[in-house]
Amino acid sequence: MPATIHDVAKKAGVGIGTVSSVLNNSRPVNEATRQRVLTAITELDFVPNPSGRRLSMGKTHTIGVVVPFFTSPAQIKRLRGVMSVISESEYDISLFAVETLIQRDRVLQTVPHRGRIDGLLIISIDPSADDVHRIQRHNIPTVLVEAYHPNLHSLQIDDTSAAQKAVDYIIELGHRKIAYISEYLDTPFGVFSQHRYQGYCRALKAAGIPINPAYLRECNPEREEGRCMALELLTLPDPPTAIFAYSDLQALGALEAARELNLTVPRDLSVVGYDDIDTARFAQLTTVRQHLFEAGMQGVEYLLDAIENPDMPPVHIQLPTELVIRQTTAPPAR
Amino acid sequence: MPATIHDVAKKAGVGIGTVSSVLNNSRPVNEATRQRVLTAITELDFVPNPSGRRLSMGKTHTIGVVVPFFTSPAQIKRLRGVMSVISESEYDISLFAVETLIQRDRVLQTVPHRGRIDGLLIISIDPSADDVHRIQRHNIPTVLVEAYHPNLHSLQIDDTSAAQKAVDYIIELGHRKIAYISEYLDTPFGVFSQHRYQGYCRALKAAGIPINPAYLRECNPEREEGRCMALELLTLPDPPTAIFAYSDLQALGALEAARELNLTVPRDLSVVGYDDIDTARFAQLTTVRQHLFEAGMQGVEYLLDAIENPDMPPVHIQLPTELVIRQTTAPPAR
DNA sequence: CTGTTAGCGCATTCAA
DNA sequence: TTGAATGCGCTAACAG
Repeated sequence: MPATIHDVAKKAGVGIGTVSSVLNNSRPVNEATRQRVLTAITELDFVPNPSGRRLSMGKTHTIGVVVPFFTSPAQIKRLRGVMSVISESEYDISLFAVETLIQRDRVLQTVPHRGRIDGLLIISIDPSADDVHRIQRHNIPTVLVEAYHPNLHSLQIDDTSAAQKAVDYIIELGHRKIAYISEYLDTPFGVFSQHRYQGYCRALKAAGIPINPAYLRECNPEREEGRCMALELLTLPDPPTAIFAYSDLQALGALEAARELNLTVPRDLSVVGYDDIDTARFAQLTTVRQHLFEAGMQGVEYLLDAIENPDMPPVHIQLPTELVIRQTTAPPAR
Repeated sequence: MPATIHDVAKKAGVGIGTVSSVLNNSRPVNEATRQRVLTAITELDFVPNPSGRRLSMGKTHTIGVVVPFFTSPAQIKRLRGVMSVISESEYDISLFAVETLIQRDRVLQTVPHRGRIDGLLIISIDPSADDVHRIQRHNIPTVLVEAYHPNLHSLQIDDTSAAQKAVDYIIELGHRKIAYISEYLDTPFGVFSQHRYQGYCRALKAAGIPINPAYLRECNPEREEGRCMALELLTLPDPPTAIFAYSDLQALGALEAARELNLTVPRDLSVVGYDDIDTARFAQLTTVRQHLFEAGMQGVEYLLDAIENPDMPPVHIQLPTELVIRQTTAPPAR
């Protein structure tokens, strides 16, 4: 039904090779015939069938992007970065949102294949040994964003020291009773939650503050769950005076909990988040800023490089973070 | 380099037709041979090349999604709805984020072609006559979400009456000086902004309140721009006592502006937003809720229907909205 | 400068 | 129940 290259050729009175040539500038074409072809293309509203082109060239012109927690503002901001450079490139993007372990495995099993994608961007998922094995066997250029494996290109922040610095700051303020609302520490997607928790522990240890297990909570990085955990924390017999959260969303939930309990922030409670999403600024939240948009951008840029240049040895980039001090932190009241 | 159906066939000692049969259950296969094929597939880590399959079947198994303002929370929420049903389907998704007019035109020109996609979901863009013409000529199943054209399936809310109800409520509260922070009224993507503005005008007219041009501002639906517009409005010689905004983001900006001016909300200023994004709840913002996630879901569901059933006459669905009253609205102070 | 042909990987006839 | 042959739309190599 749709026009093919043959239709164009016939209409322009030329062979398909010539049409292909003007389409791709792959060889010189007489200006007059070029014009004939061009008008035929316009009249037929012809667009080359990508499947045909892909099959013929052995190149898909699409890159796969695998993202968990598609819902989260932080991921969206990374994705925006991704899209901003993809839009300007000759590549299409195929988006795989994985919410469950099953999906994760299925996607990582079926997507990294030649003929399916030219490159793979994996965000916030530490690939398993099997996954990496497959990726390497199929020789798929791959970049990990906010994840790590020695054999693959990766971009990530130093979660441990970023978290440590945040907690250092809370301690400097004079707090001793500091709770941590974590992502599940054994999440199957990656190990950042452990890194951030380590940073928390290190800061406490360095200050000689014992780690109180009652001050640790694990939940999904969402506002509502953060709120519940904060409610638990703040109604403890000996409640914390500060809460550090794995994500801004959880920190926002903590702010909500404080409000419900008629606690004034930062007088009665200090709260520190992580990510610096847009809402963090609105909520005046002190938080660890990571450059999400840039991470997405750079991720694709490296990927496009890696596609051009398949034998590049793995590059591991460390992205900067900053503690952004706003209105939700202060010395403890007492 | 990657395994093909021929490799599998050779390894299993069968013909490619047999491999294809077990792959697609397209015809009965002897159980023993089936097993041989299956093990060959596993050992080779074979996954069918989608381009080959597409070319052969004349079906791409992918649907295109065109979205402007990819950054906006409202769009993301719709996209989440889209992804949630796509993930469970046999379709891949190809995402086209358009931020500029150029991109919009290019995408709408090159994407709606057989062999490229099986169906098209267009969000928040009113297609031009040309676009619709092309879509129909190429016979591409298409669903419009938050947009409208008589010839294409569409899902949308009644923007005019939703906006009118919101402003009615503000008037009932006793306000007379009601400003409106609009999206650009001549945005080339669609006409909702005009609809909402009409709703605003109608409510005012019905209450016998003259429309004050000084109380109208146009800007992009973003927080920072909303903040600037609100700042202008609130420093007017005769400032409004209530602000209605085209989007929650702009309303959030208005809240910020009020804070900067030491205005207490809702005592000194009432603010009403539109969308009910997640942050709206956090900010206790009174707003017009539309069911974004569901709109995305239903959009794809209709699209999948339309793909199965290409001759279905255009369906036009009206989605409900609700005014959610929270803490940013009250009678005017005086 | 241009027309013709082979082949990309697959599903699907048609024979056997 | 299965193998071999055809064609999907295209690019690139080949021949003129």
